Amino acid sequence: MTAKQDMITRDLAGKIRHGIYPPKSFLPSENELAGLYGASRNTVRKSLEDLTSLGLIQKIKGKGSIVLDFSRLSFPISRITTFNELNQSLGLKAETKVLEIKEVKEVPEDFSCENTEPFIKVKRLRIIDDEPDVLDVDYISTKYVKEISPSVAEHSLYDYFENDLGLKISYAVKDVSVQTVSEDLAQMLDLDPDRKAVLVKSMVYLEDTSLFQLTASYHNPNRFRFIDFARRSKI
Amino acid sequence: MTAKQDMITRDLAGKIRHGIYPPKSFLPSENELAGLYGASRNTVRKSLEDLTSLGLIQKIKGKGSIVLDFSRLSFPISRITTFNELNQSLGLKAETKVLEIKEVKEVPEDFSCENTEPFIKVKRLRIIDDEPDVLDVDYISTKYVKEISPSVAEHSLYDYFENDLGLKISYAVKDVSVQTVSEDLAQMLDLDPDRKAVLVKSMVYLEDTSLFQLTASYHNPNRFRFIDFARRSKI
DNA sequence: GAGTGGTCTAGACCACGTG
DNA sequence: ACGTGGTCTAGACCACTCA
Repeated sequence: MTAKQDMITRDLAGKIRHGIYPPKSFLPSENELAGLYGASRNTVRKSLEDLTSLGLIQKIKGKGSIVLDFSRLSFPISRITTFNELNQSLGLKAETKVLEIKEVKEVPEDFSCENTEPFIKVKRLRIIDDEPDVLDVDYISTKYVKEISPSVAEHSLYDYFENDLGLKISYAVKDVSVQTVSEDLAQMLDLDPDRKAVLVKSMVYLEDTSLFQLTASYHNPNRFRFIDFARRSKI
Repeated sequence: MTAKQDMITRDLAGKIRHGIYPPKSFLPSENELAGLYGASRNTVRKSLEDLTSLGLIQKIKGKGSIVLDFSRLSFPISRITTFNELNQSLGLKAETKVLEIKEVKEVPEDFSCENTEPFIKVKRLRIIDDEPDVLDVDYISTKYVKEISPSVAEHSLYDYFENDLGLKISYAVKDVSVQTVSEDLAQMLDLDPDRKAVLVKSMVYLEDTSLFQLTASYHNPNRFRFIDFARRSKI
């Protein structure tokens, strides 16, 4: 059962992305939208809030909801977005080479977190436009995932987790830094002689706050880029 | 006039940060909170939503709102947070050296955005624990800010904008990448011979969607780090 | 003054987790 | 069966923008 507010959000987001509500135009007023969708004003407002935090619109008191111009950018690290979702939205030629899948007892210490269950380690090289771009090292808790096949690893882990296993990924903490990496890794990513890579460490949690996945992503700094939409916090 | 929901949000956030509601404990239920604060359940829910998107709590259906363990981390790039706010919260010895303040007609082209008004250019070197850390180059629209004194630039631009000028900073788009910079800049930031710096370009907008500020921040990659809290988007 | 979004209320029904 | 959060409604009053 999809909530009415999510239907409205998706419908409006689609109309914004397809230019039916073009940048700098105003959406219908909250009362009009309530009428259009047969919903209460509160429900419409909830949708508009979601669009606001996605960076699709900006609400202006006394005037209305104006469509922003960032629908093309995307490329966010500050939502949980996967390699495949990214490439789909950017239309790049992407390839995944699975290097390793094996069960491990523990996770490297530099993920500062308690971990008791065994994990499945998945090591994958991401290749974009024939250039090595990212090395992903994932650790997935065996509490929730019993096995990962090479074809799943090559296709999309998240698709498998969310659609096949019904897991609800909820939130993540990401730690971004620049590191000098080993010669092996430098060669794999075709790095400059300085061997510097952008390291994104992620800890991913489910709805019930249980730790589900740890990832270390090593990006080639010459190709690394992300664009982020941020709002000034009230607090 | 502060809204009741913001009072509740701030009160709960404070109690979480001060350990009155410690990590892994549950907040009182929504109905209890409504009673405690003399507010309707909807108002309380709005507060809990804000705490959720700040990464302070996680709501679990049928159980309650559990306090997460990230209140210490902070250091987000994906909210709009200023140098001074950061250092205050981290308790570092910080210093700002103002290198240049002057009015310019235009902004460097690589900020891909229309700009007609003249801007005030402010160039500042940020020094943390006696090590040069960041070079900030700001361009502030003269439409909203007529003058910037050296003491304001040394202290806090945002404090001046928000508290003295009453400007409402609303949202920003940030573009993060790794760049090889000029020798001058490399020397200023004490970079390695590879001259790589992390460049964060920001475009900052006001509530009425007008472009207010552009910033290029060059970070020493050896000290650059940010931690980000992200939620999986429904859309 | 009419219309817009911002805040708040009181109530309803549902799905979920626990005992 | 009960309490929890999730969704939704219908109404109210306010502050703001603009003609």
